[in-house]
Amino acid sequence: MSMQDTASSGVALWRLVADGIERGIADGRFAAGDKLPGEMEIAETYRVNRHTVRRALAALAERGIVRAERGSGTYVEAQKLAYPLRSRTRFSEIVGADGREPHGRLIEASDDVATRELARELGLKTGVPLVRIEAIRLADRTPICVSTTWLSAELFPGAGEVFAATRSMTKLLEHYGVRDYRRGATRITAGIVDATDAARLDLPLGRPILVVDATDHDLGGKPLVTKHSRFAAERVEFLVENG
Amino acid sequence: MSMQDTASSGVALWRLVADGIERGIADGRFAAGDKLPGEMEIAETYRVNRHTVRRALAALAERGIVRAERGSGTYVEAQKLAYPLRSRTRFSEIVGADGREPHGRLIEASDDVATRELARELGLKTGVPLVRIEAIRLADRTPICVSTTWLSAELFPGAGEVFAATRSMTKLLEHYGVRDYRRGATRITAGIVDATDAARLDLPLGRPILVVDATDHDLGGKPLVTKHSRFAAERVEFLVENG
DNA sequence: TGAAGTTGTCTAGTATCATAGACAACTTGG
DNA sequence: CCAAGTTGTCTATGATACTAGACAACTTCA
Repeated sequence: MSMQDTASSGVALWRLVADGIERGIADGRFAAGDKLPGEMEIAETYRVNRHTVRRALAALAERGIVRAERGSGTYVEAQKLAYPLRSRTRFSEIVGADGREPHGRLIEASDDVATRELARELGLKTGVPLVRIEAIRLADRTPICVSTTWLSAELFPGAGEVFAATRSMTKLLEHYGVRDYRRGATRITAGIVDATDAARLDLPLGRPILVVDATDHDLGGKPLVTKHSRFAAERVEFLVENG
Repeated sequence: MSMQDTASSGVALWRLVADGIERGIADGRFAAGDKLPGEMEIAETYRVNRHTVRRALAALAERGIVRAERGSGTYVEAQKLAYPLRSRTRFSEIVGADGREPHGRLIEASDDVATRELARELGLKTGVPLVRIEAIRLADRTPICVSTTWLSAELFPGAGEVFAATRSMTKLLEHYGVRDYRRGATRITAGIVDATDAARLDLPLGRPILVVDATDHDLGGKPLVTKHSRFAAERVEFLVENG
């Protein structure tokens, strides 16, 4: 598998090795805390120079997926954030339960108008004014997801400023007198990160993302906000309860 | 978007450009026969050197997706094989209808035993002996798909040899007295080509494939063969009739 | 016929990719 | 402590990748 005898595919060899190792971690061949095979052994299995393996491991280490210990071995860090999808999930609680510090940051708040899709989700009419909030959420200092959130501009005037101050959707809703809310139907898909989200999530290009579309309702079932979230697939795992 | 100022992702820049153009062709932004924008214009949209664009176009041209005409422009070739999914479809007929010459080649025939899945599909019991046929199908000289086919070793003794001689599943079944058959339920998924299939299909690594699982039945509804086929996604489009 | 626009080809320079070998620094287990 | 095994670092070489500029060859259209 050298670059001389094979027609180049435009994908670097070290990237193929890194992807292979990462897949091994993702599908459980290597568990968190496990010691990976030695660099020489990896080089042999992929039929590649040891330096190429080191390049791959360095890329994984920089992303916090593995950790090298000199003289001992390379170990799997990769503790994905377990993200249960229940009707009442709060990002801060999930991250806190993982022993990490949740953070939120406003990227941009702007005025928008409801497309037919958004209006349907929010129980409003097409074309009514909305507030669009682009935000990022982190666990400790690791970006977990970027979300685009839409709210009615009439029901939540000045929502952008409130979110910038509170940095929490829960607190934003409290500010407007909403004391509790539930997550409605959730749609999960997957895709490849685009350049904008890659920069925000601190992800290399070409990485997979989990895309979650959901609408939160108050206890009476009235739609409050609808969200389009993109999660770094390598940093979370969604847990769906059966039944 | 240079390689100097951006952290390298392990994916060559020309590959990103080529993928972008190919996606544009796939989703209809550029139709077959259309003239692509000039190399300079493409270079500007991707913020890349013209030579990098040429590299991307050369890769697409080598795969037969575009064709450059000096002094005039670069045009979309990309005539995907239209592959209707009806209950009675024969590869040779489909390719012939496209004005191309169908071919088949045996890669390998071997003995196998029925897993529970295979047994269920074939209406047999788990563990009964099967014949597994790995074959490739081409239109003119272009590989279209590789298929793994399983048949009962009892009902079709020596099926591997027969296929090697006839190179056609239809003729193989005729040899055992089956005069007509129908395709049953078909499952279509997508994935990324693995190294083995990439070599067989003459595809670069990282390319998408269409995976089709189907079982053929005789006119009485009795299962005959079950197939697991991997199509080069860039060379076919499946046509499903509504109703 | 001529100008504008297109692809094709050449040279050149810098950075990255991959291979190869050697040795240092460190950890682990006997 | 020692030997074996591991990661870290260094030098070196050749092939690719990307950028840059210039000009040739060709097509199209007025």
